[in-house]
Amino acid sequence: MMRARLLEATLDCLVERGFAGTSTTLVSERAGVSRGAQLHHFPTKNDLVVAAVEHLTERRGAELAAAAATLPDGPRRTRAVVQMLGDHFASPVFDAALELWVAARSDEHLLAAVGPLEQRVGRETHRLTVELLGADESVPGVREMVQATLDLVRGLGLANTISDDTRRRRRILDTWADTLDTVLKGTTR
Amino acid sequence: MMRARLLEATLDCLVERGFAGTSTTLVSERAGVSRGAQLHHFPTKNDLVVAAVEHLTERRGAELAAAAATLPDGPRRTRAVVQMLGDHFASPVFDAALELWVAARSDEHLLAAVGPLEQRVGRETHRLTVELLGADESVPGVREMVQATLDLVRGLGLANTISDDTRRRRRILDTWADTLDTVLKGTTR
DNA sequence: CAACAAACAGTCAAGCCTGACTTTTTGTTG
DNA sequence: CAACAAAAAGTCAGGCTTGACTGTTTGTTG
Repeated sequence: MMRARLLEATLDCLVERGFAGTSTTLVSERAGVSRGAQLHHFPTKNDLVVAAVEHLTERRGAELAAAAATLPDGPRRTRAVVQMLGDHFASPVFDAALELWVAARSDEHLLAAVGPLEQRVGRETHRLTVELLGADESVPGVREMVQATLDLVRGLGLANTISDDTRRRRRILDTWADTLDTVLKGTTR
Repeated sequence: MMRARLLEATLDCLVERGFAGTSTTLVSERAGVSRGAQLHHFPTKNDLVVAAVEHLTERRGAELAAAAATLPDGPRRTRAVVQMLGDHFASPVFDAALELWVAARSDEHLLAAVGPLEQRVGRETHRLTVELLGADESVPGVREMVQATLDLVRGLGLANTISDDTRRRRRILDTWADTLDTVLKGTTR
C-alpha cells in the first residue's frame, strides 16, 4: 500500500515537474509516507523510479485494454483504432514515460532497466495494434505500416507535450487511417 | 568567439549528460571559459540554454540544407528525401533538441522561449519538405501526409535515442516512401 | 504474553549547483 | 599615453538534494 502510494506519487511528480524536479523528499511528502519508510522500500532514487516504470507499464496496458473494448466495428474501425492510439500517446501516461525515456538516455543504470522494459511494452503494443486492426502481417509492407503507425503516434505525442495539438493530431490521423486502410485492403475483414 | 564556444559546449553537454546533468560550471570548464566570462554573456542557466536553442536551430537548418543538395532526382527521390529526414532526426542534433523539449515541458520560462522557436522551425521544416517532395498541398490530404511524415521521423528519432534503431528505421521509411508516393501521385514532378 | 523482526518515522551531514561579488585584464577613446 | 569602460577571471556563500543513521511502532511467532 505504501509502495503503491509512493509509485503513484512518483509518477505524478514526473508528469508535473519532470525527472530532475522529482526529488525523493518531494515524493515521500506527496505520498504521505515518511522518509524512512520510503528508503526502506526504495533505497535510492533510481530504485524508486525504475519501480515506477514497472507500475506505469501496467497502467499503460490497462488503459489501452479498456479503450480497446469500446471500439466500433465496421469501416470506421481503423480510424477509431488510430485515434485511440493517438489519444493514448498524448496522455499524461506518455508524459511520464517520456521523462523516463529521456532521463535514461544519459544514465546507464536507468537505461539498463528502462531499455528492455520499453522494448517489451513496444512489442506488446505492436501485437495489440495488429490484432485491433485485423492486419495480416504476411503481406509485404503491412508490418512496416503498423510500426510506422506506432512511431507516428509517438511523434505526435512528443509534439503534444509542448503545446496542445489535439486538432492537428485528429486531422493527421484521420488522413492516415484512410491511407492505412488502402494498404491493408483485402486483408481486413 | 567565447559566446560560440559556450554554446557548443552547452550542446555537447546536453547530448552527453542531458539537461539536468548540464551544470553551468561544467559548461564553462568545457568551453575553456572562465566562470565570470560565462556569467557575463549568460547571467543564468536558462539564458545559456535558450541561446543554445537558437544556435542549434541554425545548425539544424545548415545540416538539412547541405543534405538536401545531394538528393537525386527521378523516381527514387521521395525515398531519399524521407531517409534524409529520418537520419536527421536520429542525429545528436535531435538529442539536444529533445533534451530542451522535455526540459521546457516543466519549466515555464524555458517553454516561453522554446515553444515559439520550435514552432517556427517546424513550419520551416514543413516548407522545406513540401519543396523537396514537390508536393501539391492544394490536393486534399497531401498536407496531412507531409505533416505525418515529419511526425513519423520525430517518433523514429525518439525511439532511436534509447537503442540504435537504424535498420528498422530504414525499412519503415522505405515502405513509407512508397505509400507517400502513391498519395502524392499525379502531383509530383 | 514476551521477544524479536520488519516496517516506519525523523534528523542530519556531506556534496553539489547556482548566481552574486570582487579583482584583474583588455581595449578604446580623448 | 592616460583614463575609463567592457570583458574576463576567480572566489564564495546560500540553498537544495541525497542517502546514512538512530529511534519508534507494529505485528508475528513461540
